[in-house]
Amino acid sequence: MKKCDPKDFEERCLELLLKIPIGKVTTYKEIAHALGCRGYRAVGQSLNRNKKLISVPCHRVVKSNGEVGGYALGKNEKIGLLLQEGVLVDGGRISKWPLPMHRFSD
DNA sequence: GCTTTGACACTAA
DNA sequence: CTTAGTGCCAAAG
Repeated sequence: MKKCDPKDFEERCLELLLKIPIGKVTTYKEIAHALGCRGYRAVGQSLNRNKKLISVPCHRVVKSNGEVGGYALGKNEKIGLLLQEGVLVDGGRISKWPLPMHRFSD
């Protein structure tokens, strides 16, 4: 089982996020899976380090259980952005279920 | 090169 | 529903 290249890892995460259409969200698990590894945490770590908030829609990444998860600027800000994207969020939780999770088919 | 940290995931009770 | 415990990967110290 080939491990993901450290250099590519961060770039992979950002690139995948760019693929997420507005109004949809993805989970750290899906991203990690798309990268071919289970480093759910490493994904968030890369985003937190990059935090290219405008260059990359990091706010579209949520937890697998439906919580919005965290955000470098604050979860409240993350929720606000999701609402602007059209994703209904309530009490730090995605109002809709199942999540409008975007699949990285390609 | 090992230890700690972190925007997580999953199972059991 | 909540709490506790374990596993996961990469970056930073």
